[in-house]
Amino acid sequence: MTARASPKPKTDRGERTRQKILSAAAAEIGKRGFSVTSISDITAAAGVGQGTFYIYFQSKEEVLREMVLQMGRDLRQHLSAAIAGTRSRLDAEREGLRAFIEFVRGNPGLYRIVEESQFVDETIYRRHYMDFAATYRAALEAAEARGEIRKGSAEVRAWALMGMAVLLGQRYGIWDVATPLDDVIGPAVDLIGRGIQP
Amino acid sequence: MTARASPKPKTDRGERTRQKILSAAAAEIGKRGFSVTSISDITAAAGVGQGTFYIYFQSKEEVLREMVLQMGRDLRQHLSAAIAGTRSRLDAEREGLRAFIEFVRGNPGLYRIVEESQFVDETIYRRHYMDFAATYRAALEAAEARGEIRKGSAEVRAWALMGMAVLLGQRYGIWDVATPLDDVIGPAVDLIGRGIQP
DNA sequence: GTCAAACATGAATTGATCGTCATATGAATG
DNA sequence: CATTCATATGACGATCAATTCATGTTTGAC
Repeated sequence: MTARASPKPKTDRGERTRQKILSAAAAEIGKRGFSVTSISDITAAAGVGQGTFYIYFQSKEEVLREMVLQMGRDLRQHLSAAIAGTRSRLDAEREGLRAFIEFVRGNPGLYRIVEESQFVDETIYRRHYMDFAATYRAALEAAEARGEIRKGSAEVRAWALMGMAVLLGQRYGIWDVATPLDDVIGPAVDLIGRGIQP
Repeated sequence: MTARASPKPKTDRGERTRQKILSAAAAEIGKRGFSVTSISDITAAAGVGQGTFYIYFQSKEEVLREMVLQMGRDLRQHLSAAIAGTRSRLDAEREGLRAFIEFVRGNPGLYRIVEESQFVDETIYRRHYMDFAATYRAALEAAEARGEIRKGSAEVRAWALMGMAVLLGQRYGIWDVATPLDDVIGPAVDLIGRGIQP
């Protein structure tokens, strides 16, 4: 749709201003939503002039793209750290799910931004999920090769398991932050590990 | 937020006009998205004057609410019909999942509208999911009581299974409509029934 | 300390949508 | 065929957000 991104700042001051705008945008959009947040809301929250926005970004959409990428990196790192010490695929599922819901509880705004990006720039949203799916799929295939899990389509499983995490994240990470996570993780991991059949 | 809904039409002509607007809104919003669709886009597509919109609706948001409710009814009916003849909980899962992805494939616009409603009127979106979760949960509890499935939190399971369906619906109902459904349903139902462990 | 490039500003311009309203038409009643 | 209520219209004024730009300030190299 749009052309190339804006050029990077060339001085420290510029970099700082750019970051102020990005932080303010994340806070405002995360709180109130993308479409209702105006550029002047963002610049006001950042404490800069209206025109300053256009020195660093071409549009609100460009800011959103950057935030989705950022959130992908943050989440990836959070999940990697959580899974690092695990000894089996099921343990990885357990710790990954816990870390994901914790991340959502800790960053409800970021989570919301990613979901809303679907309706602003589907390409970036899709890539976000595709990237996670590819990683997830590779992990499942490796576990299958090690004989840790039964044979089965890693692609379908990856999307199914991501879907579980996403909706549980919505339900227990945003709508209800009172339920102890163990009450959620336990039954969910049991479902992942052994299914519902007797 | 807003007060009461607009009064219902009192004549056949009025009812027909209202429906024309609703259909046009579903088509336009489903295709291009809620926030970028203007009321004049809707009235133009419906073939009525701008002011006519306000005879039947107070705002675009009110139209969206109505569409989400409508889609909930449609989907519920579609799923009920699909599950009707099944003989076990796992069969119900299989046919329910198949019916859901089929519904998404057949009504991508409606599906999109529901997801976008989250960012327009969270109350209606949340109710949509809560209602489905309550039904799902009841079905799982009944199956557990019959001894058809292992014991486990029906609430967590319901949300986990809905999440699976939603993301698989996105992946195989909207982004990729070429993969045969059986290639998806099989692995997914295997996961639901027996999990990933050997 | 001078100078050029980078950065910052916010008022003004531009463009678009919302929602209203005065007016007109359709349909049903007696 | 007259009356009345419901429905329909689309131009218009009010509002609001996006983007530009002429002008001013800061930075850092030399």
